[in-house]
Amino acid sequence: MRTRAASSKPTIRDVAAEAGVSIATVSRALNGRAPIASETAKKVQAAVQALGFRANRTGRELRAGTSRTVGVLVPSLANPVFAESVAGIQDAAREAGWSVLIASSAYEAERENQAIEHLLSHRVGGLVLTVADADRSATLDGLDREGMPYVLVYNQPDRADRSSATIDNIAAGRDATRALIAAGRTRLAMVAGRFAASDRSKQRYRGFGEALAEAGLSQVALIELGFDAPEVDGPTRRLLTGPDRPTGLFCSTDLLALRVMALLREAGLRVPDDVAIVGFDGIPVGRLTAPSLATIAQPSHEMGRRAFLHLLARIEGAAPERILLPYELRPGGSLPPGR
Amino acid sequence: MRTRAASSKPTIRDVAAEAGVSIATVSRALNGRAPIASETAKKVQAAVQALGFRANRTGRELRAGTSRTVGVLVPSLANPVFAESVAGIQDAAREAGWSVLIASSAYEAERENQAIEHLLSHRVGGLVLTVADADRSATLDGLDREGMPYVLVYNQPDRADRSSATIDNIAAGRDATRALIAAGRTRLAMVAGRFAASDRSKQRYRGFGEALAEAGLSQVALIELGFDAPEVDGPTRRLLTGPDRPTGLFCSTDLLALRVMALLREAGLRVPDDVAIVGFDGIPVGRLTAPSLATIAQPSHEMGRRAFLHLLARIEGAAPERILLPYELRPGGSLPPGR
DNA sequence: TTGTAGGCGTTATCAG
DNA sequence: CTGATAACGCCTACAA
Repeated sequence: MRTRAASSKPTIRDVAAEAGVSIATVSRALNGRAPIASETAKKVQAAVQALGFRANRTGRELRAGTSRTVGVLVPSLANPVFAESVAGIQDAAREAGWSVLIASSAYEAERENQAIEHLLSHRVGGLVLTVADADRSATLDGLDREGMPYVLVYNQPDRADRSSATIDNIAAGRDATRALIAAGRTRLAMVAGRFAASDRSKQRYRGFGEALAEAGLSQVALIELGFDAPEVDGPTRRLLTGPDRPTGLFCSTDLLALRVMALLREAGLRVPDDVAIVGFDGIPVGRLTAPSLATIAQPSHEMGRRAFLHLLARIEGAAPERILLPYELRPGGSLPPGR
Repeated sequence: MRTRAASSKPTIRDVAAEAGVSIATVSRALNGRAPIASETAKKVQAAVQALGFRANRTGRELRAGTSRTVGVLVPSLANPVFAESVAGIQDAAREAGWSVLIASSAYEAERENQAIEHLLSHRVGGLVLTVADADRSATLDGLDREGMPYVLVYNQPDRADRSSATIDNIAAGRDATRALIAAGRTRLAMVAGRFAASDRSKQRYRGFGEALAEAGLSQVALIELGFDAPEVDGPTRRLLTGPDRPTGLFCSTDLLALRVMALLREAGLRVPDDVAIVGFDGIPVGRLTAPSLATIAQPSHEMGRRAFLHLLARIEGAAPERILLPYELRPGGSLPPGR
């Protein structure tokens, strides 16, 4: 029986020696894929216990050529909506015995690429991601070229060959806007972060425009706030609070909606009396503010969960699928009930 | 020159063949640790480009016996404060060329253990974690036994042998409470989630008690709300809103504080007129509510960052360190200025 | 400066 | 049912 340095971890070889069997038997006993005498299995278990053996995934992965690890890329963990989808991915992964390797893009295309490159170097089994623009993304093109399976979350691609788990952003944008119109608001605008960095925003804007059109309203204003900077520049501020200000706002995310509510409050405007607001995402804090935030509630956790499960299917060879989950217009004090 | 299936990824061997050198040379050229003729280096680079080669970390890790991957364990990603620290860890890890493997415990000791076990099976280089109780944790005992380096975040252990990056929770709890007292509030209570699941809460409670004592106030009420359930039971509700209700509340987290504010509002009480509130964490949304939330602002991102950097040091053999970062009592509308 | 070769821990194949 | 052995991709003595 080989002796080992105390510092180094026991390997399958040590277990074999301890149990008095071959390493092949240990491997089989551990993975339970092959027939094993229950007597032998018991000996192996005992040896595992005695040595505190823990299988080294690295060895397994090298052998297998792939890992039961999913790479996850989100724009930012600071936005609770993304953190929530990661939690969903994580829960599903844990149940399936998979691990989660995480990276974030900070909404930048270059970081997006670097992060993916990094995740791929780990030979992840697949990826779950949220990218800037799902239909034209060099990153995704690269993945397609390599045959690396992935599923998008939040992104809602037009292309049928790109798997996704999301809600219908256009319809949701339309519903949010209709709700504002139903509440009697006619001077409407949409507020987005950085339009260029979010295909979702564009889709929501399209729904916004459609709802305006069907109501015969022509004005389709778009106000960009940017993601990080809490400061809003003068012109933008005037757009929101000046004499021609909108009486209803559809915000592309809840975080933006909360920022806008704070900004309006500072300017002495009242929500919803002066300005009605509908957000998008359904982050939990939206229920706690005063007034509470009316919003399009996405099932973020479930989206992450479903994305992971579909990823497993893709890895097994299933065809791409665009999973559309139900959303809900969650009422809130920021949007008074229809007249 | 060997041919390869198109589906399988190029290895160092393919690069060697393409460049007309040995695999050892390729390895050296890639890692730049050994002297290489610039001519050779160029050939290797060209081959790498031509083949789209990406080094397989699994092979490297197996060989090295360790991975440049940090395991991260947090109670939940749903609380922005933890998500923020993860973002900090991640940023630092990315800069150092490390990867981040993530898991969460859902505030449950058993899950905590399973998650760690899982992370260890990846042969992570070290861990950054937030546990229920840093001074008595079977999980941490196990890590100590194995000599696996780790650094705690948010936890503030008494034991000097456990590395951490945190703020001084006792002092912060004291400062928050002093601020309530300075605002003229004398009937005070502290609100926590699940006390048992958070050593931080206990430390903050201690600071709360100390501030009361030094002001000659005797009542040291503690109100537990639980983490998830948005519903609050009748007795607890009466404690907060009944005739003997506190006029000042110190909440153990901002999320709790926001829940309490909503609850008080429902009950027809005004913040801060009827009840002043100070939270803890400094999550960004706290600035956006009406009234805004006075709180102890922790440098969560920086804490994650520092924790990771200290972990690297620990891995290199540095001694454990309890890093104490500065916090700030951030004023807000929920706490009127002192009389 | 470069090449050869062995082995990291695991699983799968092929014999017994 | 079990054992011996050959990879998986990479790095690093040791030789040249």
